[in-house]
Amino acid sequence: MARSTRESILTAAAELMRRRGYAGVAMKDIADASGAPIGSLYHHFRGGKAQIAREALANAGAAYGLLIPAVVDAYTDLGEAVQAIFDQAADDMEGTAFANMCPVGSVAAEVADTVEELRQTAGAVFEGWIAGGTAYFVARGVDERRARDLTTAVIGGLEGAFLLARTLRSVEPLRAAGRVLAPQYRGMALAAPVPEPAAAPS
Amino acid sequence: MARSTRESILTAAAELMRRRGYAGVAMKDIADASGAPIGSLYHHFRGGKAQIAREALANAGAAYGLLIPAVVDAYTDLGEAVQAIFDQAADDMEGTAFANMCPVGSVAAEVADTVEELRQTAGAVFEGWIAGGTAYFVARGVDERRARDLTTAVIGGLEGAFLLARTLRSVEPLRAAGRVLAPQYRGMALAAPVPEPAAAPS
DNA sequence: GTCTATAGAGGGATAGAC
DNA sequence: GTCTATCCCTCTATAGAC
Repeated sequence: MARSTRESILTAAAELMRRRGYAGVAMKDIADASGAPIGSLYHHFRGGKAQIAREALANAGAAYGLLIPAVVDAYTDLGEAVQAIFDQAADDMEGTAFANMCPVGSVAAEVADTVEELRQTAGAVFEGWIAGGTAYFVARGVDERRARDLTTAVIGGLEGAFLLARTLRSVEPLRAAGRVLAPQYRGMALAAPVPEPAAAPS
Repeated sequence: MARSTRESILTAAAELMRRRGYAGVAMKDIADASGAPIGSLYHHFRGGKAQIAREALANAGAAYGLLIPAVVDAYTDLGEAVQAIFDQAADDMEGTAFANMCPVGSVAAEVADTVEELRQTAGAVFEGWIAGGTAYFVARGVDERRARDLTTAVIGGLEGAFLLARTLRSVEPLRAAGRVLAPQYRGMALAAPVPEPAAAPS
């Protein structure tokens, strides 16, 4: 769990924002959920609410960027892998009362035209996901252009399906996206996964 | 243009909310943009801000639900039609400074877990789009199950690609989604479009 | 039906004791 | 580094004159 006050604030903020977005979360809510008083929030984050959101998004973005490779690692057929990504997302969502999986999508929709600072942070996260996913598929033998389009479409497809699923309270949009996207990649072999270099412990 | 005060309020609200979401738009903003004073907003909409959003979403939802059939009407090949949907969306977005195309997606992300009343309205709009799109493709000779999955995936793909495009300020996600989704439908013929029964003028 | 003034609640942020 | 009290602003909504 989060040990320092600073970490517990970021964890609480990410958890609240993935459900309620940016404007829907008050500093008092973050204080209550993290156990820290309001003053501590401003002590650790001079930049206030926007800075907390920035760091929470960056943290969550880094963590969630590892999920697609983690799921795909187990597969040798690209079509089955794509199907698995969406099925896994559907299963997860059913276990979380249809909360968004991660705060980046929830917040990005809200701030893309209003809080330039956060738009840039969310944009950097999306770019990192696309670059990371593309590099991963290339390492497993997929052609670069195909890898980039596939990664972009999968991430966009996931975000859109999450939006429909949360709004309709049904995982059907996630399953439908998998059924539509997967077939055309069926039969395309994936090379053996390259083991991740262990990240340096902070 | 909007003639009555009531209509101009709804038009202004839809335009503001597609850019800034629900919480990001204040009643004063709607008053200023529509030209009506605050008091008139509550005179015409007893239910306050939530009622304005509800009606604005329902109006916009009905209007935007006609767009996909309108684009697809011109095509006889399903693959080309799917490509055209995403290319058209990309072209439109470039002309609007990357605003979301319609307010439903912007608002839905924000209210899915917070304002139950609006979640239901947005959900009804999405359901209407899926049902309408499915019926349209079925009328043009597509198998029912395929039509439903295709429609769901296209709508989800559009919403997700809009989110990425707005956040990254680039239409590439829309073009990539088209490039990924279209090929598998190439060669599938569409039957001649059925002319729409003219809507009764209000 | 139009418009102004204001109530009442809640937001982000700060000061300063401990 | 922790915590409380409080400031000031903005928000939704209402009252009531015109």
